[in-house]
Parts: sequence; C-alpha cells; structure tokens
Amino acid sequence: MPVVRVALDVPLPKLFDYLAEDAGRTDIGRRVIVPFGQRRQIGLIVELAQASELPATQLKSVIAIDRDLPALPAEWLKLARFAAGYYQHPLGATLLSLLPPALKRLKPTRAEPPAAYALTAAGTAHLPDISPRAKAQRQLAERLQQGPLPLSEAGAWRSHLRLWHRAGWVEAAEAMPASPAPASPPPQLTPDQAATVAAVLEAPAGFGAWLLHGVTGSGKTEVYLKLIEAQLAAGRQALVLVPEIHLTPQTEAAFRNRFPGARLISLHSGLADGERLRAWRACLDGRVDLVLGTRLAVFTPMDRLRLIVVDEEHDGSYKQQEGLRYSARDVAVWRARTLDIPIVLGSATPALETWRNAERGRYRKLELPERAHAEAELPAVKLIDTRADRPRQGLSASLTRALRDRLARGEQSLLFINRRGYAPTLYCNGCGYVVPCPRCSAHQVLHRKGGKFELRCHHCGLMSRPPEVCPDCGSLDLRPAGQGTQRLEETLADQFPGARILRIDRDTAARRGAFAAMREAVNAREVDILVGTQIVTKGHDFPHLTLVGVLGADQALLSPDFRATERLFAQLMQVAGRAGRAARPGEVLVQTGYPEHPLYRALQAHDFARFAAQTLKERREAEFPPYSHQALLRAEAERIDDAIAFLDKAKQAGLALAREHGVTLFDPTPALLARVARRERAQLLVQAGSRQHLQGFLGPWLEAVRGLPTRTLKWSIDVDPLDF
DNA sequence: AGCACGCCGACT
DNA sequence: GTCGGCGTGCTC
Repeated sequence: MPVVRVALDVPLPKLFDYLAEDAGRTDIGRRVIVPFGQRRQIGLIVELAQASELPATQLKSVIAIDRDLPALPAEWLKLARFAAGYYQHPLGATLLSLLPPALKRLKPTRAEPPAAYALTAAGTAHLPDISPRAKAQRQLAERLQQGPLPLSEAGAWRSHLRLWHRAGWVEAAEAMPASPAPASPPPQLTPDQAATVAAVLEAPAGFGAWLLHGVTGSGKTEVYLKLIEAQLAAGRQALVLVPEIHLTPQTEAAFRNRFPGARLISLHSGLADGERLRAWRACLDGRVDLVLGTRLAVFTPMDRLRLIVVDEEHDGSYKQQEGLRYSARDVAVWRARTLDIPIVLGSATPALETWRNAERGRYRKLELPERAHAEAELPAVKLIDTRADRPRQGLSASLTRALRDRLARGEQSLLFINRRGYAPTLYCNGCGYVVPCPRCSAHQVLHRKGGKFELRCHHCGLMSRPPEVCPDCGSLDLRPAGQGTQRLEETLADQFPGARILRIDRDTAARRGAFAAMREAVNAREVDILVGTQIVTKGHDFPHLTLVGVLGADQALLSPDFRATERLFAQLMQVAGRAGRAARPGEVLVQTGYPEHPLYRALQAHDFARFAAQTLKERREAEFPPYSHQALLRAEAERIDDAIAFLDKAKQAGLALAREHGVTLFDPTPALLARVARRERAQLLVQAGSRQHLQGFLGPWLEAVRGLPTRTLKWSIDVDPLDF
C-alpha cells in the first residue's frame, strides 16, 4: 500500500508516514486529516513512498485526503522548503503556517460562498418571467443587469441568490467594483522613468534583480505600473509587496484604477479568515492576475508569476519577528531566482545589504534622481542646534517661528516625533526616580486619556494609575519628563490657539479606516499642523505641506543597535520627502544637539550614496552585516541565569562545529530589552563570513541544541536578525 | 505543541 | 485513601 509522507504542525523537523490506500502522485501538496497520538491533525502530503522505514505495523492510515482543494503546486512546496531550511524552522510548522488560517482548522472544509454572483444566459432569458409583484426579485434582477453583485452587498437578496444559483440563473463571479472607474490615462513618463522601464523590459529574459533607487516623489510607482502592465498584457501574473496594511487600500485603489480589467486581490493579515481564504483560493485556482500584499503575500501560490516588485524594500516590516522569522524581501529574491524571472526592489533609502549587492553587481541599479514633477524640488534641510536654540516644551524658537509662518500663509506643517504618548517617563524631581514597568526592563510611558493620565508599558501593555507621591522618597514633585505626541499636540494648541492640529500615531490610527480618514482631512486642508510618529512617514503625499519639523531624532544616534542610524536616516529621508511635493518648495527643520554628525550632513545633501558609503565603511571595520552574516539564538526563562546557562551550554555544544565551519560564537548576553512581561531574555550571536558557512553550521548545531534540556525555557533561532 | 504517564503533597 | 501538581517522553 502506498505510503504518504505528511508534514504536521509540530515543532519537530521531520515528516510522518501514513498508509493511504488510494493515494497517488497528484496527492502531493494536498491536505490530509491524520490520527496523531490521541488526536487528529491537519497535515500536508509532501512526498509519496513505496514503503516506510518504519515497520508497517507502526503505521496508521490517513483519515481523509482533501481533494476539493487543488493540490499546492510543486513550486510552492519548494519555496516553503527553502524557507524552512534557510530560517531553520521545522518543515511541518512552516508549511502549515503558510496556509490561510481557515485551512488549518480540522473541521471539514465547507465550500466557501463565491465572492459575487453574475447573471447567466439562462438567467437573462428568465428575467421577463419574474412576477411584477415579486418586488425584491425585480430589484435584484435590475441590479444584476448592471454587473456582478458582490455577496457583501447582497443583503436581503442572499436567499434569492441561493435559489437562483440552484436554478442556474446566476453563477459565481469575481467581485468587481460596482462601477469600475474608467482608467485614468497613464501620465507621461519622465525620461528617467522611461529609461528605467526600458532597461528592465529589454533585459534578457530570466532572473534579474533590479534595485530601483529613486528619491521620494520620483515616481517609482509609475515604473512598477508600466512593468506590470507589460506582464498583464501577456497574460502573466505579477506580485507586488508593500510594507504595511495601511498602505494596501490606497495602493490597491491606484492599481485597480490603472488596470480595471485585471483580476486583482490584496492579501494581508488584516483580512478576515473567510476573505483571506477566498483570495488565496482564487490564486490557487489561477483566477488572479495581480497580487498585492504585505510580507505574507510572498508565499501566495501563483503558477504564471513572471514579475515581483518589492516596494520600500528596506522596510523592517518585511521581517517576521516570530515563528518562521523570514524576510519577505529575501524570500522574494529567492523565488524570483528559482522561477528565473525579474524582481524589482524599490526604495529611496535601500537597505545597506541591498545597496551592497547593487555595488557588487549582483543587483542592477536603476536611478531616479529627480522628482517626477519638475517644479517639485527637494526640500531644503536645515539643522537647528538645540545647544544654542534650547527647545521649550520640545519646540525651539526657530521651529516655532517657522510654524507661525506657515499658519500665516495657510500652509500645512508636519512635526515628526517618534514617541507616542504624553511623555516618555514620569520623573521624580526630588530623587530622580523614574516609574518603571514592574514586568519589563523599561520605563512606563505617560499617556493622557481624556482628562486623566495613565502609565502604560509599550512592551507588555500593562496599564496603571500614576502614583501621587514618589514611591522612593515620598516627594510630591512628580513630573512628566520629555515629549510625546500627545504633549506636543497640547503645547501646539497652547501656542497656536487658532490652529487645527491633528495627531497621527498608532493610538489614533488603530481604528479601522482611521488612517485613510486622517489622510483625507489633511488633503482637504482641514488641518494646519500634523503631529505624528513614523506612521506618517509612510503612505502618501500631503500636497499642501511645506514644513516638516523633526524632534527627538538624536535618540537613535545613541542607540546600541548598529542598525539604528540606518533606520533613522531612512525615516528622515522619508519624512523630509513629505514636504513640498506639489508646486511650493518645502523646508525641513531638524532639531539636534549634534548638527555636525555626518548623518545629518548627508541628509542635508539628500545624498543617500554618501550616507551609505560612510556607514558601510563602519560596518566593514566592525565586521557587521552586510560584511558578515548573523544568526541569533534567543532564549527566555523566568530567571536570566537560566537563559544564560542554557545559551552557554548551546555554545559549548557548538564550539567544535563552529571551528569546522569557520563561524564565530559570541558569549551569551542579556537582550537589549532584558525583561518583557516577566520573562528574562538572553541571546547568543553567531557570525560568519558567508551565508554558506552560517547555513552549514546552523543545521547540525541546532540539532544538538534540540537535545539540550529546556524545562520551562523557550528558545528560538533568528537567521539574519534585524532587532537585537 | 499537545497529551499521557508517572510519582509525591493537601483535601472531600 | 485520591485529586492534581507539572517533569518527561512520544507522536508515523
């Protein structure tokens, strides 16, 4: 009897064999229900075998093979296998985590209702027969004659639709916008854009990785659209990755508008399980031309995929921070190479890894050095030396003046401050005590809620009432120290009584649609001053914005994380790019105590290449990525000593292997944020000169680590970590 | 990861 | 006496 090798969602790096009477080659990639221990589990058939290495008596039989769903294609399985291997995550856990959540549930797959219904020929013929008295049916008929009716808009018609479907008068259809807006004529490409498009289109067929380096406002999206257009016209599929959910609706709108006839789906973690399944299923059936999504979309099954675009490729949200800790950008490059298709990585501030790849010629660099609208110049960046012009309540005199100026001219300003809440700390003026989080090694952040204050921990979510007296010295003189978005909002309202102020941070943008509503309010000029965290650096143009003020940027310069300056530079370039996107010139004012810092000098010159060269030189000297490759073994336990002791043992277990593979094992250290939610965290850094060396070491090493006793300790491995 | 088996403390 | 604490070991 044939044996199927099944991947299961267990943290074991192996497959399980089951007997399956009627299984054949076409069942590879299908879901199965199998008995596993005392329970049943959903699995995925990954291989077929004549016999198992285990004696037949120990094998159980599969309970059912799901043949309603098309089998996952070989290319998808290969992609998942690569990710599991590269990121050192068990294959079963990897595969199952890449399925939409609805397919991981044990209950038999209920046929999903279609996204929309459209009239069939038989239905059209039947319409005159509908009784004039059946009002609801007549209305439904009228609506259907205008085009497919999405189920989400069907309301009370649902039951009629079901009956009509059974009668064959309507059929399942793709959900299309009720009245597809006419495609707006594509704008004329600038010479740079045209050259870029031509370079990619005229390149020899096959794999090619392109770094599209374009300043903000240079029209990278237009280049993507042209390249995608070429693929769609040839009946092929394209995949576009964007960093965050906030960005998908607007990007989706732009793509739909441009390709009204294309079958486009968007895929991200914000979708309800049903929607997510429907979209994913449509891809599996080949009923999709264009997929737009966040990092998880890189694993969409697509059988005619011929182009991948990764927008804002430097963005940290492409890296998953738990479970399978993949980088969607890196997985995308692998997928493109394996499929032998082009991939375009776009950014104004590429990741230094990407930049280096371009410099070494592994990626081809395409430059868009100018803004697409000739009249929109890059903003002038000025540094305000806070040692001379001391900020009061966070605002320097120069910045205050500039704000007043914009208000007088009826122009908009944006203040960028990367700290949400009222103040980063509550501080005792008597003894210097700062309220800590009892569960984390971090301060609690003061937030204002209505008229009241509360303390919140940004790491574990703990909320508490601020103390009235200092718990340490009994002093009554507790004060908010430092600036957060809420306090800045308050200060501005105080200083500019007539001004309309809008705060955008995670707290205000959390509600569904809030982000879009805020963007509209800004574009409708209902706002004079915007206050926001990095959330405003993403997303779209604010055409009436002529001033950007940056507060508290220096903080990143003091961070022990070697990537902190890279992130800061990217953020500042991006936020600076918000200013003066239309006809009026923009101005950027950065408050800093280190105006001579090379990072700010490069920012003033809008010179990413200079910043990259400086930073890469430092990285080379320190042997940091991209000049080395890293992995982090993380451990968390109730007591830090246990975590350290475990990592020490892991290190001992790896010393010989490390020598053999030419990798360096550092000493275990407490994590930068050592305690989160009462768990103590430590980590062990592994560093190698090449990916191959690192990979060669990790496999056998982790096998040994798996054998170590863990008790209540949890550990995980992070290959190519971004955060420390 | 679950889930069972197993061997020691305070409860109807 | 046994209910249940979570340590250890297995799952085709």
